[in-house]
Amino acid sequence: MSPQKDPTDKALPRKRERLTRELVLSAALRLVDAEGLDALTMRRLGQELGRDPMGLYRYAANRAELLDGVSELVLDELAITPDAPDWQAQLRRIAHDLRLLALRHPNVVPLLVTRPLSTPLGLRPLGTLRPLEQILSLLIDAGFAPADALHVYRAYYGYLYGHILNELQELIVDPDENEALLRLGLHRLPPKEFPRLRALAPVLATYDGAAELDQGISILLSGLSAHLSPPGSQPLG
Amino acid sequence: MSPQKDPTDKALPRKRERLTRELVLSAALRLVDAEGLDALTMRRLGQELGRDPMGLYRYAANRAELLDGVSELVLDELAITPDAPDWQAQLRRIAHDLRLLALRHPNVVPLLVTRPLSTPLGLRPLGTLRPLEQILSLLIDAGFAPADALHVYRAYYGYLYGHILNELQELIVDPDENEALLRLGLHRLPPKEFPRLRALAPVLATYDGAAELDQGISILLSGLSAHLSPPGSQPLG
DNA sequence: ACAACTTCTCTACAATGTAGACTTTACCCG
DNA sequence: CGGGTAAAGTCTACATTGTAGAGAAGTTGT
Repeated sequence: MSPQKDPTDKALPRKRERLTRELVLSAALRLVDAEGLDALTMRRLGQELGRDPMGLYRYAANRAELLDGVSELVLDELAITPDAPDWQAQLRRIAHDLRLLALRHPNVVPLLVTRPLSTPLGLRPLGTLRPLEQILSLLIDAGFAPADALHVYRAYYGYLYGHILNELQELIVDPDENEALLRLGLHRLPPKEFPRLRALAPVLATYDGAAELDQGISILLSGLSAHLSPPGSQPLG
Repeated sequence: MSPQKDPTDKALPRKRERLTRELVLSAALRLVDAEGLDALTMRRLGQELGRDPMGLYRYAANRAELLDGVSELVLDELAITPDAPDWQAQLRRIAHDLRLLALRHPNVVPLLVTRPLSTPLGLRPLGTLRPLEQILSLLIDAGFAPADALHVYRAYYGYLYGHILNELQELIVDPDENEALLRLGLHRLPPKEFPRLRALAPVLATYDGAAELDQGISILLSGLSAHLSPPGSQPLG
């Protein structure tokens, strides 16, 4: 068990490259992606990095901050660039991007949704506020009055998060099963109490999340630009 | 410290009334409402009920099931009765009811949102599926084809949950402060990076959640009945 | 080469969920 | 009644968690 420290070890820093916040956080993210949130303990993460767990406190003051860091890291994957023709197209693209992001990191979604509930807006990690700022900017640049931009943002982001949660919640229990009721575990529900839900099993089992999102966004955007000020005209409150 | 057991104790079951699942769960809910989710530990709950913590396992197999129970209990407060004139009015009322419910139990909202993510649809506590079933029923009765009812439900509930999360996230840090930037803790944000957000501080500080929700619901509902089959006509997929 | 500082490691502790054995209570049937 | 069966409640014990605090090892500037 004794690692027999050789003085020439220093010359070849094989496993002993210096730790950085990014290294720690991305290891944490990898762990969460692979084994879920509960697997992310200080000890386990330390082990994953071949370091003493206590060392991690140099890069995140406590576990909560570690979780915030993971949220931030994930949201950094979301690129909000003013590239599309109009604001509607941009919001639509961002929506799909965020959806894919969520599907790529489903175990992180609870964090994205939950952490802000216990952290007042101004005290959140900057990385998690950046999308908000950028979308506001996008809308204002497109001609919305700032207050209207905020309204649009709220409706848009609200729906978007809601959709993502919905989609992740409609999980397939046993994909190998070919009976829809069984695939979803719905067979357990008392038929008298849940006739509609049970009858919809086949529809539930073939959920096209992207299409559903797209349609919802369409409805919302057209509704919004009707009720609020479209990019050219003047605001309305 | 010895409670001097008197044989006539049975006659006056002062503190020793029998525990029930409802008693346990409502004590748990009270605790969560008052002190947050973290305060809900087995030991603490036992203490609150004047019982040994271990006894609680008779009413909830483990902590996760306890949390599910609390979710269920809260959702039971939501009454979905076919009382309003049309489906749109009903959905609107339910939305406001759920919003108020969330404001009454803000600490439970993370549960409502998070627990279903780790429990496949069919295995959830029945109480949490009942709203889904009832809304489906409401829509189908109103003339929607079942598959369309599901689409409407998804868009509606998605937006609704998103709005609630949004609203709870826009929290006032220090209500006594009269400078909007300070009240929201936004003064911490680097002005160069977050000009829009900072400029919107006054608007953020005066958030009328009910109005915003109502408007969003209007947009969504009118959009939905245009894109899908309105109550009379035939479905469209 | 020494000193100041950062980074890493070890040991230790309080709090948590929960298993398992035991004791007490409630209820039922002869 | 009275004793026996099951339910409800309690106690003790343990593994796992986050993290404080002291110290060792390594790095850097002079």
